[in-house]
Amino acid sequence: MSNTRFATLIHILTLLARNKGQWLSSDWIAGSIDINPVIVRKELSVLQERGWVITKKGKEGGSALNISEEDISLADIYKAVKNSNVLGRKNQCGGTACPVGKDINAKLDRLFSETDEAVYSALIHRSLKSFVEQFD
Amino acid sequence: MSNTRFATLIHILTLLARNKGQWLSSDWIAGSIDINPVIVRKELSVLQERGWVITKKGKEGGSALNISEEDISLADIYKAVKNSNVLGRKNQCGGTACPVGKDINAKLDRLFSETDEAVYSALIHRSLKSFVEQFD
DNA sequence: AATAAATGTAATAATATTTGTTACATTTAA
DNA sequence: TTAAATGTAACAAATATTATTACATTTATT
Repeated sequence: MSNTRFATLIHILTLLARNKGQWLSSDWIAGSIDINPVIVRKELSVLQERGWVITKKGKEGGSALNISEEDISLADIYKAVKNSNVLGRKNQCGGTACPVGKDINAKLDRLFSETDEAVYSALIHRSLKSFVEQFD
Repeated sequence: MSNTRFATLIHILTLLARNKGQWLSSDWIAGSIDINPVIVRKELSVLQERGWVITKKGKEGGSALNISEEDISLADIYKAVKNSNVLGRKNQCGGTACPVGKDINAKLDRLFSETDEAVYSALIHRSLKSFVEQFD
């Protein structure tokens, strides 16, 4: 993960949480994050798929939070955007004659999974609510 | 981290640990990992800087482990190649008028650091030795 | 009905990161 | 002297990430 998707998602969710009862436009959200509105709309569609956000099309449309802040953990947000293991990728060395090269990826699979789990454990008990409260 | 550097480093170190008393060439190591020898030499220089590996130039040269396997933790290896936070990067939204946009990066800095620490904690008590022993 | 303002999304472009390759100077044992 | 190794710079190729353009569609308002 060396992209900005986690930062973008939590930013969007924080804005929605702090502006309940309003429909926030992707343009306005994009202005706060200082990124392109199309990126915001793409991420909003991810949030919609998970049922965290509801969006209204057309004039006076926009997005709003569709779930309580305490019901989204930071682990949930992380999982929504995670596209690699914490320890990175493996080399493709399964075909080598070397006994280490032949077996190492099986060992790394396990190590990588266990490390990812450590991150989930660190984030599962932290809620979007507690993150948003920092801005009061 | 969506690169293969951790996998490459631990592969190199595993080979060196299992072939003590020999000078392994970067070409031979590269064959086991199935990557380019120049990449191996670059990573070996990282390992040398940390004093984990000693290299002999010239004919009959190569690399060997210069430290006990139990004295290198997987956290050490991770830190040697880590180039981003577990949760990724931040957007550059410090200049926006929005109160969330203005302050969120300070909050994310802390969250990102704490998450990275959780990974270190998961890896600090695991040694290269215990990883290498899996291949016996 | 017309208009304005919003989302949805495909297609493409621009950047940045990561990995691979070539080339060659240097080192050292035989 | 030669062969075989490292060290490293420079460049190329491949991927991944982010930004942009364009436009169809939707919907409230007038």
